[in-house]
Amino acid sequence: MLTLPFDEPHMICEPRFGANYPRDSSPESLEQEQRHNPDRASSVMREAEDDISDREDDDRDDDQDEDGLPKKRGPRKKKGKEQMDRSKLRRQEANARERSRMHGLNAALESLRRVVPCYSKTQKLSKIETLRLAKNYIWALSETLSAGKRPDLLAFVQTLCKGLSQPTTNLVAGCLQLNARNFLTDHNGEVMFSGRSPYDAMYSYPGSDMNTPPGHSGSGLDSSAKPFRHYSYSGAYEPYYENPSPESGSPHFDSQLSPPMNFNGIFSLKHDDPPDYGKSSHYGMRYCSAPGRTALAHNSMYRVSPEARFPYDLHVRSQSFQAQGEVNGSYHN
DNA sequence: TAGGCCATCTGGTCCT
DNA sequence: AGGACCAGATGGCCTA
Repeated sequence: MLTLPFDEPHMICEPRFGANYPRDSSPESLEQEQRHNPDRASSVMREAEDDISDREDDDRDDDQDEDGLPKKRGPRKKKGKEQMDRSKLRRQEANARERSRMHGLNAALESLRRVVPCYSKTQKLSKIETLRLAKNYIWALSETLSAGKRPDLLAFVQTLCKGLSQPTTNLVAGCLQLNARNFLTDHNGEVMFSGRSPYDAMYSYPGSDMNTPPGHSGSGLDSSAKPFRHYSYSGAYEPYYENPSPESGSPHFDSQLSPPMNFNGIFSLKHDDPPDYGKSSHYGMRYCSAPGRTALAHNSMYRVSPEARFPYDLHVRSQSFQAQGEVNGSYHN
């Protein structure tokens, strides 16, 4: 059960997930900690103060008893002090374990953030929203799979945003190039739709004059599929095309944000390469890399050709998705 | 400034 | 006994 060898002091001081747990509580190190991590530093200072007060208490205890009389010294008292020290040490060890555990939890949550349909390094989803969105995403994908036919995009997106806060809904809408005004969540968490078809917005690529649609590279997803429509629709949220390239007119992706890309008529937005994916997931349907990155989990259904221009040149790795052509064809018409 | 989010500490409980 | 897990408390940071 022991996850950290606390009998090794350096391990106590260096939790696995990067907390700057200081090696000592000296004033210098605390001052440094205060600059880099004031939160942590304050707690460390509290610990240090506790240690000091404990020492003072111990000194008092060593000098006097409750009545102020000179204290009896001997093994019994020494044992009590040892027990106190031991208790304090155990508490500190427990704190370190708890920190480490929470860091692990946060790391897992971060990996989850990377695989839900809206990921941004700069505008992170909160923990609770990440969990909600992940749940909705799983649910929406399950519904799509169980239906075995062309998914209803509106329903998909609605499911995705169900129960999310308005800011998160806005963020998701931004990721999907949807106009959030057309995609409102009421107070009950029910998603309301008004305005134009989300399909339109879904295939909107502002700043791009692509003739070749996302997911089509010539040897692409479905040779019968027609090109994507190109809308110059400008919704309220266009976070990924902040600096269109003046030469090419092609979109410039903020490397801090997830560019949208299309998959099977469902959006798929990605991402950095999540380290854990592609190793085992047979249905890795999403990973596309940012420009200059080498892409895609090995077992992903798609891979990106080396000369492919992100994020549009995708190649079907196998015929593993039967409805793909139908879906693409339908949506692209 | 209030509220949301977060990291951390802490004590309790359960389990091995 | 000791580790994992959990929830409450606390304080810092950030934003509307």
